[in-house]
Amino acid sequence: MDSYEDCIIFLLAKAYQRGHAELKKRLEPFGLTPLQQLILAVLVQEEGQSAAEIGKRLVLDGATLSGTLDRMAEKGLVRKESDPSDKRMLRVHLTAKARGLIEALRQARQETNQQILGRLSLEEKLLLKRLLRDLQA
Amino acid sequence: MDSYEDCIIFLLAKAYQRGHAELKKRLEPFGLTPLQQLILAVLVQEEGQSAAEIGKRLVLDGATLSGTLDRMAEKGLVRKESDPSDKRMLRVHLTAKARGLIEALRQARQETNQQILGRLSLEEKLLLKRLLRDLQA
DNA sequence: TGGAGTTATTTTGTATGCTAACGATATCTG
DNA sequence: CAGATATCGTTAGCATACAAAATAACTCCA
Repeated sequence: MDSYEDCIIFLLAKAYQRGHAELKKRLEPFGLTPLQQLILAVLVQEEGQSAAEIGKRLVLDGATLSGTLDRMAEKGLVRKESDPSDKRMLRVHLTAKARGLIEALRQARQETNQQILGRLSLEEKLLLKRLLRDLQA
Repeated sequence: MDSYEDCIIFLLAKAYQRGHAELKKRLEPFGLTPLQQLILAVLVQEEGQSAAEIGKRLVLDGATLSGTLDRMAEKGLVRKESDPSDKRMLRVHLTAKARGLIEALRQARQETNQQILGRLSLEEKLLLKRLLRDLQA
């Protein structure tokens, strides 16, 4: 009765796992991962954010970000620049290559969302999003 | 408007992240991780399942399981035995140590669930679970 | 000013999680 | 029965993710 199948964390993990896998597959042609795509989406909103700012927006550990930003820099998606007024800080900038991908990535994200949420009614979609946001608080 | 904050996968990831972190913290005193706890919960339902069976129930890759089962065996939580009638297969058994933890683990899982779902009404809880299950199909 | 405390990033170590490739077994088919 | 196929577990390689420790740089205050 109260075994693992009913555990909310298990259900969240498996729903996330599915969505993540679908998105990953859809991003493969562009050569970047779900997280990397997410970081680009954050940078589009505002250029030159620091690693700390990006981590705050994505609720992501700095250690995780450090390696990922390195891989993205190697692939020529971002440039890491040191802030002259505070040399501890890193300013992350989009490259032209990244900018050229933005629209395709937005579309991939949207398509995956529709695929995942496909069978839910509009009401259910909104409700689900609200409930998920409630869980984070 | 259709940036990452509204992406269902992002919302799932962050809700899962929160639940996972809470459970991890609550399991720390017992010296095992959320996944390891989950594997024990599967084995309680039926002893001696093969790695493949466990993976199927948890919707988990065999490669992931292999390492995790090793770590659990090292900690004395499970025993890995070779099936005599099919030497490819592995039969995983609970140890006495693991059996002694089962009830405390069930309780930790339950408490974490309540903590996470705390502010939702009963109706909302049921609805959320149904919607999450729908996403997996 | 100089040292204490704080902040940003990186590094190290551990645990998931996946794909692909591999070796050992089983099974199926001609 | 022998060769092709399929299944099970492991290994290797990559990408998250987090905690803790190390570094570097900044701030604040006595």
